Amino acid sequence: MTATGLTATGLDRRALRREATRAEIVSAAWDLARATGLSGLSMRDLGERVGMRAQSVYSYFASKDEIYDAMFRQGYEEFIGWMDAEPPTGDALARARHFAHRFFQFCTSDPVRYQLLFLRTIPGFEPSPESYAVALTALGRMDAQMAELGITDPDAPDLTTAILTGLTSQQIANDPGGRRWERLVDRAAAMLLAEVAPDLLTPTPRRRSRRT
Amino acid sequence: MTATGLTATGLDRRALRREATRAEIVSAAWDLARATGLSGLSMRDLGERVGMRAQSVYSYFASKDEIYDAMFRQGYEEFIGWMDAEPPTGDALARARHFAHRFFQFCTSDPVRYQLLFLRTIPGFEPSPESYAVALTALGRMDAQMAELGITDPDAPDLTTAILTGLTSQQIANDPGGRRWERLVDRAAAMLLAEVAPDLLTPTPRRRSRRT
DNA sequence: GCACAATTCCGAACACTGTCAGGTATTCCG
DNA sequence: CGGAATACCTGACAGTGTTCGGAATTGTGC
Repeated sequence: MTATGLTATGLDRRALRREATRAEIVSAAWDLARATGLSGLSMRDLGERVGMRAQSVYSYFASKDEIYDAMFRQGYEEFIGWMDAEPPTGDALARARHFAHRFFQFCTSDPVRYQLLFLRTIPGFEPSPESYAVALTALGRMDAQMAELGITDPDAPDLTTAILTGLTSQQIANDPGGRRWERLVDRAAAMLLAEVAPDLLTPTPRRRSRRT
Repeated sequence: MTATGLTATGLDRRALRREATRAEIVSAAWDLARATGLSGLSMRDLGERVGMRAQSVYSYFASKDEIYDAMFRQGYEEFIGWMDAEPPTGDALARARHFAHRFFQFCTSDPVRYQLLFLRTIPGFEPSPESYAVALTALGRMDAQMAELGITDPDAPDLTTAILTGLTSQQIANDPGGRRWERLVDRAAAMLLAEVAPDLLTPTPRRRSRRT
């Protein structure tokens, strides 16, 4: 019976099932990557985890890179959601700290996701330049928030990106689970704001530029 | 004839030859890594490059990680040599910039070496914690130079490490061969100095601490 | 000079990886 | 029910790091 009404037709159900399996594979890939590291993810293990052979996974993803890509997309959406979940309050410094800390928390709470999203460390895999740029731009919420803060320094996004990813990488590499570097995020946010928008920090007459 | 005088005995010659081959292997490993990427280095290719089978390489290094380790050590010595080659001159800001730029130049001139030395991105390989810590500490020349600059802020090494590696990674990933991020190293050095040792920058009365 | 010992080096193989080719079983449509 | 599409499998290929066992080379002590 080919239902034309509210119930899904066979083809729709087929597509739905396919999409569900794809999601299940990606989810299993996350679990596996979190357990064994991003480079420890193998197609055979992944297949076993969803109840099929590795070769069958290729019915849903053309290659391992496509799985990485799906993971990247999912991680990126989680990232956006997390960064936008709590609107910042307070003065400029408080808001800068807000985003810096939120980014830091997001990354350190799941190092594998951080590695996939913001470090380019998987041998064959390169996220599409656009999505990567978007992720990096979103990193410091440059577009909206920085403009809203009145920051017009064109180097602000780059500096923010570099400092935050640097601190995060050091935290994950040298003090996983600790709080050694989290404190520094605070100082970094203040430092950065003082550099790219000193007027927002203290209403005193601006000091002479330190640039050469 | 077992010479006891100046000429090398057989055993010595043996050890010397062994050391020479080891050096040749490490050198070939660098060439190969630079050509194909650090993860593209294979034992078979490496063996072929020095005129032997991959299995024979194991007569000189117990594992691939031991080769990485030898590369790490060599790279670290190059790093120290480079950083100490030119003594800094001028005021505090000029000297901070000197080291920041020298580090940046060292890293961007050979991304593979940078990756091996300062990023922990090789799946199985972990440099010994001591050597890694030494490399990171040396990164900003914390021990001698920073003390000489009168910087006593305990967070200074960590912040310097994070900011410089962050900037370098971004340069290499997003603008290889360009000069986009080199400018920012300048600002970062000034920014950092202003944070960890404001007194060295301007002799004006210190502003209130920005820390929470 | 010659036997002994240590050191290279190599061929074969193991367990692993991502991936492709083909065949079979299931599922859905008309 | 027949036909078509999809899902899943077995088998295999080329690559990886690494181990084993034997053969060739080299240096030493007698």
